[in-house]
Amino acid sequence: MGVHRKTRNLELVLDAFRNAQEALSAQLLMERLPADVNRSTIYRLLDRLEDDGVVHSFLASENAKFYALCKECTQSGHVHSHAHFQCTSCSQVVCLEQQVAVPTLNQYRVDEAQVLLKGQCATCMR
Amino acid sequence: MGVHRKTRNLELVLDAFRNAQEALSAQLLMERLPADVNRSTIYRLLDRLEDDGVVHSFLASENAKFYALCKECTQSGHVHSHAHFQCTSCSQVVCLEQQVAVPTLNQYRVDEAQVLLKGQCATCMR
DNA sequence: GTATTATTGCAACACTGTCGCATTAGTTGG
DNA sequence: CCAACTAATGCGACAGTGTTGCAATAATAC
Repeated sequence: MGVHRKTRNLELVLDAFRNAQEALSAQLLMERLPADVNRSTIYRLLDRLEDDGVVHSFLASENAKFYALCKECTQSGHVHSHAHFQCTSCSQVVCLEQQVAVPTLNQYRVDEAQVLLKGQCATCMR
Repeated sequence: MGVHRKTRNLELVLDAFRNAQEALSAQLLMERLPADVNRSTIYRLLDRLEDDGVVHSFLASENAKFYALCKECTQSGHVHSHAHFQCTSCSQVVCLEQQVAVPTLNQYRVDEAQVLLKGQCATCMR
């Protein structure tokens, strides 16, 4: 997983992911980490962790990139075709177990499928 | 479809969508429209057209919101569960005919599914 | 043609993410 | 433990995207 020094910021970010039930955006991370962690550092850590296969990313609304720890993924072959769910009320994003069958198409070679389900989570439905 | 005056800008935007085979982002629109069409106007038109059900939007990488004319959609019930394909080489985005079965989940109420397939288009595969 | 008001252009702004560079601080080897 | 190496960081500046208030313009209805 590349070269990684064990720094305070790296530990803080990894802890944030481990403690979170849901996926985190750079913005959410900033809110949850001590205020003195630099914005650039957070972006750089997320990039590096993604390159190293520690987290995977996907887009949710609105224009927000979310990250979550890779569980089923190995370094070589990432399985990113599991679905994600976003609550339209509280905006929370979670990874679902559910795998999505990547369809085949005539005119295109499909490498990856990103599936985002939108609706309401249990908390917001009450 | 709400109140719409037939303005030059509205016509230009609609023409751009009709002439395009693929989906368009605000950025792509800016490139294709005359330079004197204001940025704010484009965003406002896209918002209005989406509210009115003339176009639908979806997220593709990287953090870009794409719009395309609604074909199967009626004003009342939008069918946004068709898939989209984005070429990782040329970034082009197209709407696919293929409908996606919206899965049901235990803990969530799912209203909508956004499916983005990523890979290579015919042109880029050669 | 005139009145009404939707639409537009402009400028300013907030937000997200990136980059260069000097500084700080893990890590390694002795 | 110390010195050297260099990854990681903080900072400031910047680019890109999208929003907003306001005054000017232009499409529509009468």
